[in-house]
Amino acid sequence: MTTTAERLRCDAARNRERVLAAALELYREHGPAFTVEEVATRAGVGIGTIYRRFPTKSALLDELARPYFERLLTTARAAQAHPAPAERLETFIRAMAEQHAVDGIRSGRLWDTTVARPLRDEYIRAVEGILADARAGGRVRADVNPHDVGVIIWTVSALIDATDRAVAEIWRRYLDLVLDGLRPGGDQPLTTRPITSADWESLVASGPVLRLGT
Amino acid sequence: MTTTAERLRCDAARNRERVLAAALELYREHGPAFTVEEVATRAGVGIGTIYRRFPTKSALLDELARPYFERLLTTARAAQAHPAPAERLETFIRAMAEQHAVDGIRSGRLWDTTVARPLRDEYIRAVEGILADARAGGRVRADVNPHDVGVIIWTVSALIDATDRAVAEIWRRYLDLVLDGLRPGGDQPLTTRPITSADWESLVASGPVLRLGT
Amino acid sequence: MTTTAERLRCDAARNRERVLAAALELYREHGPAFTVEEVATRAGVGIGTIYRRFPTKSALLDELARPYFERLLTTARAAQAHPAPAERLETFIRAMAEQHAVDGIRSGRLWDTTVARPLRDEYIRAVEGILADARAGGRVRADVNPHDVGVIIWTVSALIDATDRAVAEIWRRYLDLVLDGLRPGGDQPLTTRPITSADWESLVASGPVLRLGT
Amino acid sequence: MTTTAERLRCDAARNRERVLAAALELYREHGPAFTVEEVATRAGVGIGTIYRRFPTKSALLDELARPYFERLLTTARAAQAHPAPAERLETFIRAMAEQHAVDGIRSGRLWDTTVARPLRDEYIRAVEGILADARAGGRVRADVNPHDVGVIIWTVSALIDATDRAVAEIWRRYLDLVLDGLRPGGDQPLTTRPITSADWESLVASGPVLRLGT
DNA sequence: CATGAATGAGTCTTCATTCAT
DNA sequence: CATGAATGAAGACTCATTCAT
Repeated sequence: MTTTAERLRCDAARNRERVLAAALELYREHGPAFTVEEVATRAGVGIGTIYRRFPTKSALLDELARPYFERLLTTARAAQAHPAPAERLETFIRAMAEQHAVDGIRSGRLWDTTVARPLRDEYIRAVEGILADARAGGRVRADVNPHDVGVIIWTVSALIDATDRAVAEIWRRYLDLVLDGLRPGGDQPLTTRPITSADWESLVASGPVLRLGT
Repeated sequence: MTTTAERLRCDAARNRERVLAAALELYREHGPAFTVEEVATRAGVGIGTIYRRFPTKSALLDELARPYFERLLTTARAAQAHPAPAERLETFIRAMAEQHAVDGIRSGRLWDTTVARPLRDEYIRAVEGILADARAGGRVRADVNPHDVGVIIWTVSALIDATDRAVAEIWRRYLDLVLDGLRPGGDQPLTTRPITSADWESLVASGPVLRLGT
Repeated sequence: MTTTAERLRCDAARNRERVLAAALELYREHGPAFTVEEVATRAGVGIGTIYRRFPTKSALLDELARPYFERLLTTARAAQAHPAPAERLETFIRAMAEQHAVDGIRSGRLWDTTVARPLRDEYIRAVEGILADARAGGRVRADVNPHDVGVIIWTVSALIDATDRAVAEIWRRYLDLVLDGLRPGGDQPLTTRPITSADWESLVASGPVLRLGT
Repeated sequence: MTTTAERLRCDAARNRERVLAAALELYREHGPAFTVEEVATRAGVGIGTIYRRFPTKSALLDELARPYFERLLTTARAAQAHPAPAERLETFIRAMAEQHAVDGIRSGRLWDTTVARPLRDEYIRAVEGILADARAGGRVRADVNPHDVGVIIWTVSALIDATDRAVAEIWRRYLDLVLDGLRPGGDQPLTTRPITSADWESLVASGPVLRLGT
C-alpha cells in the first residue's frame, strides 16, 4: 500500500519535473509562443496530465519562473558573502547579469509572476545590504538607492534577452558603462527624484512588460 | 472633376487615417495583441476597408512604425544641428529617449520592421558624425563606437517601454548613469570587444526581440 | 448632343468588349477561379462598370459562353455544307473538337448556360441532318442517334479540357477510336437504350457538371 | 487495459469514420464546394475533432480519395484474374467504369491526389498485363498502348460523373462505341503519336483537371 | 455614367481547456 | 490517475456586391 502510494507520488513527481523541463526547453526556444500540446509531447505525457498539475498554461509558466528566481537569489546571497564588502555591489550586479545570461530564459522578464512575489522581499533586502557596504567603502555615488540597482539589473536583463542570442556578450560593454556611471567621481547629479518602494511595486505590478503568453 | 477625385481620395484618406489612429491606440494599449476586427470597430469602418489599404495585419503594424521612425530621424537631425558640437552626443541620446517616451509606442522595438530598413542607414551615419563631434570635444571616452550608442538608445527605449507607464520619468535616472559612464574619466576599460557593423545587423535582424504581431 | 450620346454608347460598348476580353483571358488561364476585381484591372475599368453591364459574376460568365457557342454553330453549319454528304458526320465531329481545342476555353462545359439555350435547338437540328446524311451514305452504324453524337462531342470536349494543356493532341487518338466505333462493321450492339430528347434536356440541365464559378 | 485503450481508439475511430462519411456525402452532393463546418455538423462532432484527424481540408479530401482508388485497384486485380485472358481487357474497362459509377464520387477525377500516387504504379502494371493478354488473343487493335487504356477509363469516368446522376446508364452507349473502336478490324490508323509514360505523368500532374477543393 | 471605396458574411485554421474512457 | 479525444470560441483573410462621390 505504502509502496503503491509512494510509487504513485513518485511517478507524479517525476511527471511534474518532466513537464517543467519540457516547458523550460520550449520557453528557451520560443518564449511563451508554444503550445500546451507541444509541452505534453516533449514531456512524453498526456495533455491531461499537465492540466492535472497546473490549472492553466499561465500557471505552468509561473512555475517556470520559480527556480529562475531561486537561482538569482542564490547569486545574491553569494555576493553578500564576498570577502571584500566594497566589492560586493559590482560583483553582485555582474553576477546577476551573468546568471541571467547563463540561465537562458529569454524574454523572461518574469518579476511580476505570482511565484516571484515572496522572493522579491528577500531580494530587496539583500540589495540594501550590499549597497550599504559599497557606500561604506566609497565605491558608489551617493545618490543611488537600492531600487536604482533593481532597475539597472532589470534593464541589463532585458538587454541580454534581446541581444545575447544574436551577438553574445555584447551586453557586457553596456554593463561596463553603467557600472562606470555608478561609481563616484564628481559627476553630474541624477536628474530625477529617487525611486521609492512604491515606485518599485508599481513597476513590478505593471502589466505590459511582464505579461506572459499571448 | 478634380474636386470629385479629391473628395474620393479625401474620404478614403480620412478612413485610412482613422484606421491608423485606431490601430495606434490599440497598439499603445495592448502591444500587437489586438484584433483586426477591434481596429475596424474602433475606426468605425468595416473589416474589409482595413484590408483594402493594408494587405496584412503585419503591414498595418509596419505602417504604424513608419512615422515613429520618421520622428526619431527628425530628432537625430535636430541634434546634429546643435550649435555646440561637443554637446551633440548627450543632446542626441537624451532627445531620442525623450521622443520615444513622448511617442507612446510601448513594446515598440520596431527596428527590424521593413519600413525601418531604409531609415537605419541615415540614422547610423548621423550617429557617426555626432560621436566624432563629441570625441573632438573630449566629451566621450575613447573606447565607444557608434554601435554602442545605438545599443544604449535601444536599451533605454526598452526601459522606457517597460516603466514609463507605471512610473513616469524613472528611466531618466538610469539614462543619467549611462551618460555618466560614457564620459571620459580614467575609468576601467570596457571588458568586451567593440561592437561591429555586422553585430549590429545581426542584432537588428534577430527575430525574437523585434518580431511584431503574434 | 447626338454626338455626345453616341460617344457615350460607343465608349460603353467598348468597355463591354474590354471586360469580356479580360474575363475570357482570365477564364482561359484559371477557369472560373478569378476575381471580379481582376477582371476590372485587366480591362482597365472600375469594378462598378462591370456591375453596370453584368448584374452578376455569373452573368458575365454566361456572356463569355455566347460567342463560344456561336463559333461552334458556325462550325456545325460549315460541316453541313461539306460537298460529300457521307463525309459530313466525321468532318463535323472532328471540326467541333478542333474548334473546342482551339477556342481555349478549358473547364468550359458551358452547355447549360442561359445563353446556350436558344443555340441548342439549331445545333440539335444540324446534327440530325448530318447524321441522316451519314446514314444515307452507309457511313455510320444504324443504332446511334443525334443525341449520341451530342454526348460524343461533349465527352471529347471534356477530354480536351482535361488534357490539351498538359499534352496537346492526345485527345485525337481517343477521338479516332470513337469514330472507329461509330462506323458500321458487324460490331456488337449498343448495350443501353437510345438517348432521348428528354434525356438530353436532363443532361444539359443537370447541375454538377456545368456549374460555373465557385 | 487493452480494452480501455481499444475503447478509446474505438470511439475515435468511429468519429473518424463519421467525419469521412459526412465528407463523402457532401462531396457527392457538392463536389469539393462544402465547408469544414458542414462536415462537422453533419458528422455530429466539433470542428476541432476534424482538425485533430485531418490537418487540412485538403487532407480530408485526400482521405476520401484513398478508398476510392483502393476499390479501383481491387477491380483491376479481379479483371486480371478473369479465366479467359482475351476477355480481360473489355472486362477490365467495363468493370472500372462500373465501379466508378457505383462509387458515387462525382467530379472525382482524383488521380493526382497524394494518396493516388503509390497506387498508380500497380495500376499501370496491371493494365500492361491485361493489354498484352488481349493482344495475344487478337482482341485489340495493334496501335493502342496501356496509356490509351488509361485515358479511355479516365474519359469514361468523366462522362459518368457528368451524366450518371441526370440520366443513368447513358455512358454505357458511349463506352460500347469506344470498345468497338478498340477492337481490330482494318480500321483507319490512329492519327496521333502514341501516348508515352511521360505524357501520362504530365497528364496526371497537370493541376487544373484534378485539383481538389478551391 | 464611371469609379473604386466600403461592406461583412463566410472560410479555413489554431489552441486553451474540458471530459469520457 | 493518465490519456488524448473533443470542443468551440477566436482570428486572419477573401471576395461578390452595394453605394457614395
